[in-house]
Amino acid sequence: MGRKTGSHSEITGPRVREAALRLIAQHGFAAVSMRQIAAEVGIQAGALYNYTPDKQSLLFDLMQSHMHELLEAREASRTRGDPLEQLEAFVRFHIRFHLPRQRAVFVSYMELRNLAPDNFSKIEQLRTCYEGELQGILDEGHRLGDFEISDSKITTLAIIAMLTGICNWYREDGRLSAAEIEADYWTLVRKSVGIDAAEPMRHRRAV
Amino acid sequence: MGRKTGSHSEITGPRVREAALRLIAQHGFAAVSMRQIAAEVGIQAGALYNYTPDKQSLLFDLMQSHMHELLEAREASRTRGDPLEQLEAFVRFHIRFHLPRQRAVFVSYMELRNLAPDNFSKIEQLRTCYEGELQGILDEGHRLGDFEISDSKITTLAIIAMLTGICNWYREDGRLSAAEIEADYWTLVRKSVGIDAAEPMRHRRAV
DNA sequence: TACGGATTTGAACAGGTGTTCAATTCAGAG
DNA sequence: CTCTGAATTGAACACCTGTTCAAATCCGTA
Repeated sequence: MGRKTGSHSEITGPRVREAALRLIAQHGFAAVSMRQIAAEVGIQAGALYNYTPDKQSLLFDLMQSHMHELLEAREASRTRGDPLEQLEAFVRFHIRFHLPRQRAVFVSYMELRNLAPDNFSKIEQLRTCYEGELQGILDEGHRLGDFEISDSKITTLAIIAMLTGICNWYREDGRLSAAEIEADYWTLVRKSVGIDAAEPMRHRRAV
Repeated sequence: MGRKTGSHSEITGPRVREAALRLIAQHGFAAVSMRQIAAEVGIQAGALYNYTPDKQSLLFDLMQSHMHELLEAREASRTRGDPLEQLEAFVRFHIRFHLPRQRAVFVSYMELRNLAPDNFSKIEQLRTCYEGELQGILDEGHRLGDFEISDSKITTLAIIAMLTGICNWYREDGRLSAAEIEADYWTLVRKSVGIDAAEPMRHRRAV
């Protein structure tokens, strides 16, 4: 017993987070034990506590990192342009960011209820912040008469649910490439907020 | 100890399922113990085994019941009509069925990974069956030229994800009534499959 | 080569897990 | 009122849970 040869926190730390993300995505937070995570990394359970104060913080850190990465990537990929261009950029960004991160997305959505109240609030706030990006585009598009939208909040949630749902079935070796999926979903979104010849709508203000 | 006064399986049985559904929706299957469920019902853990052979079967029964109810209700609400009418009927049915069942929906989506492989296959099959209802409408609408759809499988998944997502935020005392939500989502769906003046699409056949 | 800090072990803690079952009590039919 | 079967208890089983910590070992520096 004692320190193992070749052990370094810069190596073990990321491996702990990767193992935790993988196992939690697969079995769920509550179903995964610290001993399982440790075994995956090849250490004893006690050593995990060099990398997280407790199990709850481990989950929170994974989710917070994911949300921060998301917001930073969105920030970096912001573009100028009319609302339609911005909407397209948002849709394509969302898909490109989420598809390679299916496990993190899974965990960030499914394990919300396993967060302590304080941690839940923080994650929820980050999520709201991201949704605000899309809602801002929709509002602006509606203001300029480019979009036809009955309720920008509902439309925001509908679009995000639709896009994020891709993570539940996409497989890298599946029938469709990421580019095809991107194109199809952009078409769906574009049409759903487009000017509708069939039946004009009236706008409802958010309360 | 011994049998309690007023105890009947027709009463306790449903109470067990209700308690289990509520607790699992709130905390997750793995995080809920048989003793917690029993306490919720007001009995000892051992008595639960009069109503389920084991914890896994309890989860599976909840999910299977939900899916069977869904398919039966859909069957009963089928209507004749052109694809657009049938699509509207499906969208409105989906929302009306799911909104009062948020907990069951939650459990049926989140706890899939806690099902034993055999049970998972059965639930997945029921889900596929339900998705087939929508895909059938979309295919028929495309065949008749009523809808403009690039990929009926993708469009099916997109629409269902969008609609089911409502369960994640809808509250009975919220800003919007179920009827308003129904109207808004129907508009979104109708436009997304409608003939698109802005940019014609080409159809891709499923493989 | 010697030393201090980083890293891990392995045992221990108090409590919780799903499940079983003999004993017990109640409900309802005859 | 009796008797059978349904319903429940409460204890027990073997095992797993998150977390702590002294002891042991290794790494990098001096």
